[in-house]
Amino acid sequence: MRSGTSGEHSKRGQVPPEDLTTRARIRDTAIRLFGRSGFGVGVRAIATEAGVSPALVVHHFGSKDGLREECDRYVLRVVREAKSTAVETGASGTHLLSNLAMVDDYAPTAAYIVRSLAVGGGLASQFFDQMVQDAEEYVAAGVEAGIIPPSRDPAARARFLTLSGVGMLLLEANLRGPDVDIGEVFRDFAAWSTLPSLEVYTEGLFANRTFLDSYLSAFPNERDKTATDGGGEPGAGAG
Amino acid sequence: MRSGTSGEHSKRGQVPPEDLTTRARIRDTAIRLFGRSGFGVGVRAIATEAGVSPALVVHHFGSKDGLREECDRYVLRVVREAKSTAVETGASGTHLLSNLAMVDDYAPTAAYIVRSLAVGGGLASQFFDQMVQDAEEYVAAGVEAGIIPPSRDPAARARFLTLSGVGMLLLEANLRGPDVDIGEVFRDFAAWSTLPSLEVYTEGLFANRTFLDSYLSAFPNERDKTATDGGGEPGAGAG
DNA sequence: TAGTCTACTGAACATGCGTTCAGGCACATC
DNA sequence: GATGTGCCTGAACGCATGTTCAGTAGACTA
Repeated sequence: MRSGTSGEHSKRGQVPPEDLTTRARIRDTAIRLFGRSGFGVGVRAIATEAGVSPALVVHHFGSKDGLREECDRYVLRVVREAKSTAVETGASGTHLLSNLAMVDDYAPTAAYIVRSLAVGGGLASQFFDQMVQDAEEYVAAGVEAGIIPPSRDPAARARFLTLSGVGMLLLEANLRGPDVDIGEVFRDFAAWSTLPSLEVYTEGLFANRTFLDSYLSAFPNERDKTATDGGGEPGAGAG
Repeated sequence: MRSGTSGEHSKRGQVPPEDLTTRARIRDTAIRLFGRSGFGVGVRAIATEAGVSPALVVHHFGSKDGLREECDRYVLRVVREAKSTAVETGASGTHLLSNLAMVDDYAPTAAYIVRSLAVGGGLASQFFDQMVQDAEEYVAAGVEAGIIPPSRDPAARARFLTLSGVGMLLLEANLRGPDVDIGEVFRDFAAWSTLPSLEVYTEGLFANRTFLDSYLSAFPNERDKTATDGGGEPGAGAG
């Protein structure tokens, strides 16, 4: 499951830390510490871990916020690159984040993203919107391939699914405590949640169409009104 | 949808703040501010808002952590009481939290819980486990009533559903920014997510049983091996 | 060689935090 | 009236934080 030192994609892992620019080393250290313990970690801790003085950090990045912004930009860039290389494997949305966390080289990046989602802000929204869009395209492809039933509101369904996947992960990580190994969370979660998720996603959670139909009769939908594709009739919900 | 000043259950809302013990007033203020802005709010802010000196806060609660623990205990007690009064209405799990957030008197409590889930710790785990257990009983009742299909692992499915519901809410709140009206998040979320959730939960997300069956053939399950209740045959996944 | 620029440091500064402490005030008890 | 006994406050303490600043070391340029 976990690859790590292999692969063409991990240019980063091949560069020993002492060969990096001091600036890059500080940035990488910050991403690692932010990801491990949240954005509360101090400039002194980052500086010490990177083997420099606290003053040098602000010399390079202006302030702690400046460092944070640089980390955001870098993480977003790394994810974009990882996504473009992984596009042929079919990874998307939550799966992309999951893959990131599994590959050891990218684990700090994934941890940083999860921390970012836990506090909100610029990168969080940006990253989440990107995942929703990916999910929408991915699900649309599944619909076209016939393995996913069409939705009355594809955008809402994509957002729902993304929010569910990422939210579950976020909560699972939060419940573990302040210092979590995000990769471990991903692995554990994938292990126990596969069966229930497959059950819910193939057999559904409701044995009949009562709830959906009564909702649709209250808030009629174009697809069900015109019945273009022979879907279930709206009708009054039976109870 | 939002009730507020009505109802037998809201003993709290009927007591004007000036009639409360100073200790209780500090506790309520802390819950409100913690819920609104997270646990980063200072003792000075809480004291000022409650109309007392910072020193009095630690006089009553020993320390900020002491205050936090008292808030946790109180919130847990309020939720238990609310649950016991709402048990006949059939509210449970996420629905309980949702109902809490909708009723204006309980909104600070719900907000506090969400903040608590966002940082982890004692109350978070306790509250979440309680929700999972509620969900398990609730879903079991649904299965018995025939409106929910049985699961191969009811405990895992209950945890999955709870994690999804609460996680979605948590992430939605996080994405809104640092100071959110949790009640508003609940209302907005309920508005747009009803259709996609009903779709996914009644029609599923997969048009056929391929994924589930291939998983079950790789990790056989007792129910599907013995076929006690005439469920789908495991068989090799078709593709 | 002198000048300049960049990377970098140690020490100090300002600020906000949780917390402590000496004491004031009201009220009950003897 | 004297003596506690809780509730409560203003001011200060200790600490950690982000940030500033004067100054050093080395490399590159004129």
